[in-house]
Amino acid sequence: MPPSPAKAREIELREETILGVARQLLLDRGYFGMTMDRIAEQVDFSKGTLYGHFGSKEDVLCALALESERKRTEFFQRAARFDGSPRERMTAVGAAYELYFRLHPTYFRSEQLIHSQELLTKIAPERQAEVMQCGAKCHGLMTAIVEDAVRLRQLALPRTLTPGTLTFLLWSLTSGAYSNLGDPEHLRQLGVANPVEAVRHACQTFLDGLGWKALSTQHDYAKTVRQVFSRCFPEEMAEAILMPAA
Amino acid sequence: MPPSPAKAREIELREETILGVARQLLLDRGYFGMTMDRIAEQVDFSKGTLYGHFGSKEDVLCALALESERKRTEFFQRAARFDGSPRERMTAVGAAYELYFRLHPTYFRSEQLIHSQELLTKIAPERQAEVMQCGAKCHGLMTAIVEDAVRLRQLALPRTLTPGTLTFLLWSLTSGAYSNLGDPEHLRQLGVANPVEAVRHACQTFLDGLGWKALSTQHDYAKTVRQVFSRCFPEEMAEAILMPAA
DNA sequence: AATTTTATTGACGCTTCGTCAATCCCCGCC
DNA sequence: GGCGGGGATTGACGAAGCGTCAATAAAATT
Repeated sequence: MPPSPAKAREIELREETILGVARQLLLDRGYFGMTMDRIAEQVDFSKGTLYGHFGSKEDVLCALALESERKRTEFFQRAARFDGSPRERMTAVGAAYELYFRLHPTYFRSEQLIHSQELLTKIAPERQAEVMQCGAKCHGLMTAIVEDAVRLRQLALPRTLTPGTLTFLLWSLTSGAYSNLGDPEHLRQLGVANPVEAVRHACQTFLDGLGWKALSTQHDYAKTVRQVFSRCFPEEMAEAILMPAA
Repeated sequence: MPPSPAKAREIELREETILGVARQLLLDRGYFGMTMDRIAEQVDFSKGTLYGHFGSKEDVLCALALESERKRTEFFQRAARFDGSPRERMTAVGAAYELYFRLHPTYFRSEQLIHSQELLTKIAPERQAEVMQCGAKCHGLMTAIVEDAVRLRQLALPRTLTPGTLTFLLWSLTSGAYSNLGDPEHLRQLGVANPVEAVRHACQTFLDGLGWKALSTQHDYAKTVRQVFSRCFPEEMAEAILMPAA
């Protein structure tokens, strides 16, 4: 009575198919346009089977978010391994976030949806937990870099500022800015020409304000970013160049 | 056949009633719990009449967001009039945002919903435009403060950083952090004890990094914040003290 | 080949949004 | 007071989506 391995494999693969279709629908038609019936229609099996894999529409969305979180976590890990000072490594993580955002806007979108809405109710708990873990992992990666800098006496944190809090702030600035991007034309009217670059600068300025050495007056962090791109993300950069203009 | 003034007044007032009920539902039961039928049930007239005032559920939500934006704009205006240096006035605006966030979490929530989701499709255009205007107004208030500082030579912006962009960054940091608050217990596990205070410090550190005078080493901006609260928002502070613990 | 176990289906129940023909009510007029 | 008319109000209804489950098909076992 155990199902044959071939069948089992097919069932595994189906999950990917579903998520692929769902992601495209989310991109093209938004949250409300991504209906379970439409997904079922585009994969070649029925809604009932769909619900065998995912307990609810929100569960599908959460699975998408989880893929996203995993991708981002992978990007962060690669960046955090950059060979350089803690501040360079933190810069590398920022570059990774930027690249992730540019290459995978759909991923970023599904993350946002999961976090912004109260969709967390009808979700498989283990999936929810895994999403949280990814977030915690990314946070931990960055916090470890801060702690390295403190250990090396390149950064002296004020008493009220914990490493975790500093991470929270950098994270908030970046994700907040990316969330606010919306319509580029509207931004231009507000006098914001290049928000992504602005975020890079703002992070550096903030770290300068904290006195995290080497200060950006003493080190060319723009160069670090270029190095991170070419060393940690060579393939992704090639991909980025070929992408349609953002 | 022109409707009697009494009737007309009643109709006007109804709009407020609807929004009050809607806001409470949004707070208690979330976006999906706020159904048109429930709203109709709690006000004492029917769904049809409801749809005479608001074209769709999203339109109701947008009206809520508009109230919020107006409230925030008013807070910002009062703060921007604070009697002090440009940097003190910018600090005042930050304090106003903080107060707004603390006093009106529901308001903040409806704003977020409007901006985060693709709810903008089925909305009365004039309402949508008004929301945008409020946003632009707040942005303009802050940008004007930056420009004052530049004019007074208390701030020298790098060539690539426009006043509008600086506003965008401060805004992103603050709103991004507030959006990420979510569960305080979870934050504590990440080593974030007092996020709101952390945001205040981060803004100051960022401005220090830009060299906006007077630097926070030369001036006590915590004192400025206290002054702003007591001078610009005396009544709201009394209210805040009486509020249930956040 | 028969039987049991598992996988799949899509019609169905339920909820919600938004509409609209029928109804009500208020007002001036006879 | 009774009547007529026009805007205001209603709630039943159609459409669409989510999630279920009895019925059916497929696969595995004997």
